[in-house]
Amino acid sequence: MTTIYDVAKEAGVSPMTVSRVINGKRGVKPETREKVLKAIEKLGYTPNSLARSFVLQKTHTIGLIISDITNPFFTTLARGVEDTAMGKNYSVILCNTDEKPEKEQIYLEVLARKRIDGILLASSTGKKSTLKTIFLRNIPLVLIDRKIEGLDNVDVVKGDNVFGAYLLIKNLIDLGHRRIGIILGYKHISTFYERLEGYKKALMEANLPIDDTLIKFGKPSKDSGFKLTMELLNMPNPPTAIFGGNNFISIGVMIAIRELGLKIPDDISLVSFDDIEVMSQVYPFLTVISQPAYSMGVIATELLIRRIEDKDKIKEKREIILKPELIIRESVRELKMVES
Amino acid sequence: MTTIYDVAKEAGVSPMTVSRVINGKRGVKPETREKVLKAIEKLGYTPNSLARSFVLQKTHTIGLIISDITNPFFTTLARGVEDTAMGKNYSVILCNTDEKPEKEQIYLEVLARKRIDGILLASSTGKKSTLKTIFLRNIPLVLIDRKIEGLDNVDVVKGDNVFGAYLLIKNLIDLGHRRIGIILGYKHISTFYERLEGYKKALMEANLPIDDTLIKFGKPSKDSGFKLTMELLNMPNPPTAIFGGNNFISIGVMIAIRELGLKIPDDISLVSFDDIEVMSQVYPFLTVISQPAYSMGVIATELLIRRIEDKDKIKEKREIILKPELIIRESVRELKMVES
DNA sequence: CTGAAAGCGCTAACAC
DNA sequence: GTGTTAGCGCTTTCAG
Repeated sequence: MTTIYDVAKEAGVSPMTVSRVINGKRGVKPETREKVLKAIEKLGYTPNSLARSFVLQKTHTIGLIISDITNPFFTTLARGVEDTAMGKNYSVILCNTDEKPEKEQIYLEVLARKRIDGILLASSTGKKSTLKTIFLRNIPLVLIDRKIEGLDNVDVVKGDNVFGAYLLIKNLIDLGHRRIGIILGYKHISTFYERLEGYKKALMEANLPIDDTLIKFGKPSKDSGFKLTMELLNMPNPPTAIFGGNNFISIGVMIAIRELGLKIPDDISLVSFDDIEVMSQVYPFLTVISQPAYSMGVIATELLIRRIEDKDKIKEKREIILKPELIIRESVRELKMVES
Repeated sequence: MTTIYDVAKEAGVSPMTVSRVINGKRGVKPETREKVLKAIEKLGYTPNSLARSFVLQKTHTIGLIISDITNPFFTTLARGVEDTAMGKNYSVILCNTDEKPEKEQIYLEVLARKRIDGILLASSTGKKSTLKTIFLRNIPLVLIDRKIEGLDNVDVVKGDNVFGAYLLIKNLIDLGHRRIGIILGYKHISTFYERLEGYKKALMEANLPIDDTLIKFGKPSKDSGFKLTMELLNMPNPPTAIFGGNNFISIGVMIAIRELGLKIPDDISLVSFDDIEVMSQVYPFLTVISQPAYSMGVIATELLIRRIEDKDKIKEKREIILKPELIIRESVRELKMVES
């Protein structure tokens, strides 16, 4: 393989000069630069960034760990990360954990070994023990979308789940709903327990009772949403409205409702945390909380890179909370005076 | 940073022994291995795969270049790639080109510099000139989903676009449609010109004329699909059916149709290449060609890794064509005897 | 079963 | 403006 030495010999200069040319450092005579460039071209030389990273102890690569590459929320976020990283000359290694803690663990280890410069993590473990290696090695870390319980000395960029859920439920209550089912993903993931918190907050504020049988935890998937909706709607005293805990869950809810021969919003109302991309474009009828996923990716990446390059004046860890947007459409029916 | 030397010192052995332990090589006395393991644990040592890759000239990493990370087709494919790669102990660097040739060029260069072991490419250039560096360096390459014109000595794993489009159009013709509009993405991308080929084939077989005003090229996006549908339906003699060239285009078509106050299939029929995930689950009404995206990822990755590890008996380049599936639903209306 | 020496390709730090 | 030296952390080869 052609190395910097081959180029040096060809150009009749020292390897160091070649290095300078490659890296666009100043202090090389134009004619010398020309000679080197010509040699590079002639030999078809491609710099070895492995070697470079090795000596510089800097890979110019960040790792992005998400829990579901199939989810538009995360891919939109990933685009924000990618665009920003590329703009600052960083590469991104995208890792998909499929919500499996073991995969997250493996990726964290792999990334640490690869000596990436920093990590963006949407954790599917929700536990800090997974991060042992990262802390040990002092790898810059920014949590994204999901925070980790009991971990406060780490940067976080996330949505306001409590407030978003609160808005959604308040809207339902204002329209007369009293029994509202909520279908969530994993109990240990912050997005979900925070959304539950917002749900409870809205109910309590309206002096409505919190009925545990209306609260369902499962997986953040279509199938789980489907199954739990069936459970809710087969109760003796079913809810008049359902809150889908994320986009995929809401899809499952919709399928279940259709399968039961019911109509939204005539028979049952539905609100969702996270918009359902395609649906909202073709049939914009679902009332949702929409989060700025792309911006979330951009902001987290900017923060991470500032940390990596130590350009951040503020040393304290930051928690950046992005405001969600309530989009009212037509999936909620107004209920007339229902006994409470 | 802790190195293999620190561990060696701590354990009272040579670096070489530590290396053997880390890599699970046999020929180390169990007690020695224990000592080393203990030292690793104590010092919190994480092997540096940068250094390892550097000497081994092998990164155990492959690059996956796709044109739209937002498209479920590609993310599903990416999952297939990822799962397979991880199973064989390879990491994946996912690169999103946004259909921009410049980005593809940059990524190719970055990946070559990073000395990744192989590349999976869904090209958005459609030109082989972009691949100069790759060929020069003899980096194993597998084209995925899209082939490149005039490039025959490279492995390809793709769907049968001609046949898929043919099936879709034949179905329309059989149901009485004579004027069928087709909305495609870029002209220079194989998926699209092949789908056009299938379209023409079906028409010719039925002795129907090919009307160029019914053939629209644009971008593989919702907005482009929308715009071109408007053009088609505002023609003096509009088509009775539209063929959406990919999932995103078809979404645009649907929006345009709705915006014109028309109904599918009553006023206009629609078929799509690629299913529209969410829609098909919630409202399964669109007749589509569905491709095995996940399998495509799996197969391409297996092929690539076999090439990398040179385990492939067959030296000739392969073109693997995956069969698409026609899913007939309710977006096509049967037309009674229309004059041809 | 274990170790010593050399080198992978590059750059920082210092000479000239 | 340019070159020399040394070393980043690891593994291969060969000796013991």
